[in-house]
Amino acid sequence: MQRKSSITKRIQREKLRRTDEILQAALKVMLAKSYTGATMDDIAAEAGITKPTIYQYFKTKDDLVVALVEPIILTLAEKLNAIKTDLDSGNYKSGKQIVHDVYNVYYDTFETDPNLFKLFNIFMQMGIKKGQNSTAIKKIRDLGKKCFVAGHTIASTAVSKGFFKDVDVHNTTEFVWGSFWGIAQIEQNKWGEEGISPYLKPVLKYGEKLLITALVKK
Amino acid sequence: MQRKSSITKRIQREKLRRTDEILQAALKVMLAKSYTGATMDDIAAEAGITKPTIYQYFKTKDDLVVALVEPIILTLAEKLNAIKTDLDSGNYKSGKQIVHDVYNVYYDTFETDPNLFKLFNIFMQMGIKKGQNSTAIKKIRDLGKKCFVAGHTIASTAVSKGFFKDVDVHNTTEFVWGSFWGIAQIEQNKWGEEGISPYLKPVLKYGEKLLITALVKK
DNA sequence: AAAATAATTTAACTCTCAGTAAAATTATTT
DNA sequence: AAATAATTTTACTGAGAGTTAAATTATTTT
Repeated sequence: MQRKSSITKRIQREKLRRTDEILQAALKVMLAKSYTGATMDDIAAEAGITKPTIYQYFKTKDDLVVALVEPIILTLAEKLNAIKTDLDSGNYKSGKQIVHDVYNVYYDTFETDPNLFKLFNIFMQMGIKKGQNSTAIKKIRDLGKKCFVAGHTIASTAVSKGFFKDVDVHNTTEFVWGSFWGIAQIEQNKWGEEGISPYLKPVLKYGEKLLITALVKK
Repeated sequence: MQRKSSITKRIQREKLRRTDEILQAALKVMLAKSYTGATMDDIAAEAGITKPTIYQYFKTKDDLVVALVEPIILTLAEKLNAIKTDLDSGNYKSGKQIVHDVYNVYYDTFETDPNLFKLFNIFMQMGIKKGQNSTAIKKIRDLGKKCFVAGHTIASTAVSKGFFKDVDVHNTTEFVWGSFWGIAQIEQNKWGEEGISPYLKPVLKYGEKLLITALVKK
């Protein structure tokens, strides 16, 4: 019995390893060829297996992308929630610091893993493709909502604590997230394939300053 | 000879009419089913012809989308250039008015033709799909650049004329366009298929106010 | 006005890719 | 060692973008 359970564990480990191998391969191929350009056969070849094996682990190509993007957005939401916790326990001394940290969460996540750029774009691409069907898209929308809620809570608390001017919280949240998202998009688009646009960070830094000027109570 | 040229004209008119019929059909089908969902056969059926006829008028599906989006972005660039001309001839009395008009160009264009929402998204979708190949994407990038240049010129003049604070012009331009773009994207994405998000306009209005606070010299 | 020619449109393909079914292989249990 | 279960692969299907060559329609020439 003890032996049996250890074998079960090994099997599960193997399964996870295989899943991970597929994800790594998918990441590599998709970054090189983008979503539409990366065929399931390409990904399988990169992973040293064949296509149907992938379908053993992921129901559709979309699910594969979601599995790739999910942890990154989740991390983002967690980091935002951490700020919220800090804010609640009175660890912030200024509104400026709050804006700075929120913006930092965004561009840190992106800078740490530049792949996020492309993956985010890919996720966008999917969101448009089909009607609202597809669990993959619903999953991504939910993750997006998580981030939005976290941002909303931060802004709301910052206003009630007197760090921010008495702004509309919903609009503020939308604007911060939207501006970040849009800038990332257009920079990525202008810069094309290779690497990160050198303008991304300056523009975001600039946006941060702009928001501080407009938002923070002096 | 006079007769011949009038016949030639009629032929060209017919050709234009057919081109237009195809574009109308493509617009209708793509708005209903989005880019990937709309097949060339669908579009042909909607136009009352068959697929190869479309290929007589458009080289690829991408070219078809570009033909759809092109006039709208072009109009946007023209409207921005009009502001620039006004600014040059001293028709503006305040920086606030400039920001207002620029933002207005954006959401007016979008509000006048809600289809723009989806088409813009579709264009985005294409930009990501392939490597830099494809003349379609180059064309769209050029159009985007036109808008950027117009915005840049406006900001630059506004600074030198003392309407705006001494901000970084490049960053300002990127930020304005990026925030507009990103907000439009996320609203569209959250709202899904049917119509325009009721939040879009308020969020953009809010962004405008925010920018005025941060940008305009008092 | 009829035949010849040119342009347009279409039926019937090809090719690529996501996804699947069933056979073959490998691992596990009896 | 045989039987059974799980995994992987070979060989498909189906859908959609784009093409080819034949059929149709319009235009020009005689």
